[in-house]
Amino acid sequence: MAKRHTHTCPVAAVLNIFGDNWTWLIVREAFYGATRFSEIMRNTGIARNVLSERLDRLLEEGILEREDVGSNGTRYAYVLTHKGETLYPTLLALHQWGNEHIYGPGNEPVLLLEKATGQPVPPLSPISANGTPLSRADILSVPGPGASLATQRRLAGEKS
Amino acid sequence: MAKRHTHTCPVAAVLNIFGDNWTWLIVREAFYGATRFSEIMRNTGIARNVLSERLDRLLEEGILEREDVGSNGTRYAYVLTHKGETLYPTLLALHQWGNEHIYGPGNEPVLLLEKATGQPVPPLSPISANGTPLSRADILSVPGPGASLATQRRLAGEKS
DNA sequence: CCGTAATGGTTTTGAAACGCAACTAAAATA
DNA sequence: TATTTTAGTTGCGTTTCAAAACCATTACGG
Repeated sequence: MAKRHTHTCPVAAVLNIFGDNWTWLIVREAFYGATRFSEIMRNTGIARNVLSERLDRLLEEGILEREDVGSNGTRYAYVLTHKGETLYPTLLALHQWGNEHIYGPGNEPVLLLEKATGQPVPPLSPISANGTPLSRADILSVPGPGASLATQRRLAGEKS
Repeated sequence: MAKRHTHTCPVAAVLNIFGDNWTWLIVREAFYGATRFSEIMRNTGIARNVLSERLDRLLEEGILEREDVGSNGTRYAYVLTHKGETLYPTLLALHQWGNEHIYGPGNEPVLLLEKATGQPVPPLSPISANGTPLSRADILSVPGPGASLATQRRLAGEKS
């Protein structure tokens, strides 16, 4: 999977890693606690060669790391790094959106509950620094320190 | 892009729509206010035929809708539906993760600021129904009403 | 030690998707 | 009526994907 997006955009950058059918599922497996090559294979249905390549990429990106737990055969455990763990809110957002807008209330395959109370986890929503909820209209996208000229022009509202 | 994932999993279901290099970028464009075919093409670099197919899919999924705004030539405007707008937190999560973990502080191409205060939008984080922050360890994935047998066995901790 | 099984890959090969360029269609404008 | 603009479709060569077969390393049983 060659890097395709060259624009300086954080979303495009994420897609250079996660812009395929499988990588999110591998990360989901990692969060579910699956650590072994064959375990991930069984749970996702991904082909061996594709899984091999994706794991390599996730290792390179520092999202997973590999530990040798050799017992029978060559055995490795793939576990989330800190960087990998920070994907949790993003995965949660995908999960919640799928539950709500693909399956719909009453048909969710997997529910997310608070361990303490058993209540459903409320939908992720941006919150202001002072604690109030933010809507889309309250948030502004502005060029950051790493913005390319194209990005700067883009966000200034120019159409080409 | 044929549907690939058949497991009853909300993440897999989302990937059936968004599991490619482009669809998220098209949605990003919609949130940035781009509505026209050629506008999206310019801003993303996607090929015409691929864009055409993705737009059709997003229309089918009810994420975008097409309005005829005919002025010169055949002109359409692609705009987010309500369902499409609900993708905002997910897109935000991707954006924030990319800023933080790919570019890093001080190199963000696009910052997200609160319009009212100019302060950066804090990282998305799950919040309990009673307002307290939830960590990954506080959240449980359990089979929902739409869970398949495989999903039920899976979440019960069995490894095959 | 030697055969066998289990794990974790690589290689090979046909199918699908992508990316580019050329072509078409429809409507407003000149 | 000819031209321009927009929004596609078609054709074709290249890349990527998916499935299956094949290899390599380690442990264990005898």
